[in-house]
Amino acid sequence: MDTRLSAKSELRTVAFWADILSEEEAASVIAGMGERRYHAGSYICHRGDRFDFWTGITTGLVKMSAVSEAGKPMTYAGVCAGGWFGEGTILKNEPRKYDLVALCDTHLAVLNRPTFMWLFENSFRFAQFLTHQLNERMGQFIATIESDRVHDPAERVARHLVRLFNPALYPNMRGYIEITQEELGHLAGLSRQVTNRALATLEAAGLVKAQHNRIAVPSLERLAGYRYDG
DNA sequence: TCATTAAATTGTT
DNA sequence: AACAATTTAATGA
Repeated sequence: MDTRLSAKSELRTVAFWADILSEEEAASVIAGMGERRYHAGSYICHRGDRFDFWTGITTGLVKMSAVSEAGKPMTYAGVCAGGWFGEGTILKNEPRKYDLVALCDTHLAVLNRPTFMWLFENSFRFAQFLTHQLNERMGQFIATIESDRVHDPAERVARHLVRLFNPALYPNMRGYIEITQEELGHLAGLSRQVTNRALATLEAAGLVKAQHNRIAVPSLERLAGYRYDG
C-alpha cells in the first residue's frame, strides 16, 4: 500500500481539518505530531509556561482558567473533544496566558511549532482554515461578553452550554458533555447552587438532561434558542 | 463477579 | 455554607 495515501486517513482520526491538506502535508503533520494524556483535574500547563504546540483534543475536555488577585479561580473557556486551540499563542510565539486544566481524562494531539508555522506559511488552504477558526473564536468571545450581560441564570447556562457544543469549532461532539455542575458554574460565572437550579429549569423545558457528571443536549438548536421570558 | 467502602457529585435548605 | 442523598470508582474476597 502507498503510505502517502494512508497519511490523510490516519490524520483524519485526530484532526477534522486533515482533508484540507495534501498527502505530503499530512505526512509532515503526522511526523510533527505527538500524543499526550492527562488525568482528570491535572494541569496541562500553567500561566507563564511555554507550551509550544498547537493542540487538539482527541478525547476529554479542557478549560482555560486563571486565578484572580483575590485568589479565586475563574474559568474563561472550555474546549471539547474535537476542538483545536492555541493557534494565537503559537503564531505570536508567546508563553501561555492562562492555565490549561483537563476537566476529565483527556488525550491531546500536539503539533510542534515548526511544523505548524511551516503549514501556515506554505499551505494556502491551511492559512484559510486558520482564518476561519480565528474568526469563529472572535464571534464566540463577543457572544460571551453578550451572555455575561444576561442576568437570567438559566439563559446564561444555556448559552454557555451552546458555546461548549459549538459545531463549527468542535465538530466531533456527541450529544452530551462530561462536566460537573460546579465547573459549568465556573464557566457561566454562577454558584453551583444557582447552576443546579438553572439546569433544573432547562431540564423542565426539555432542553437538557442532567446526569451524574454529564449533561445531555438533545437539540443544540432548541437550547440555543432558549430565552428568559419574564 | 459481587459486596463493601470511600470519594465525588448532586439536591436542598 | 452546610448537610443529606445519590452515583461512581476502588478495593478485595
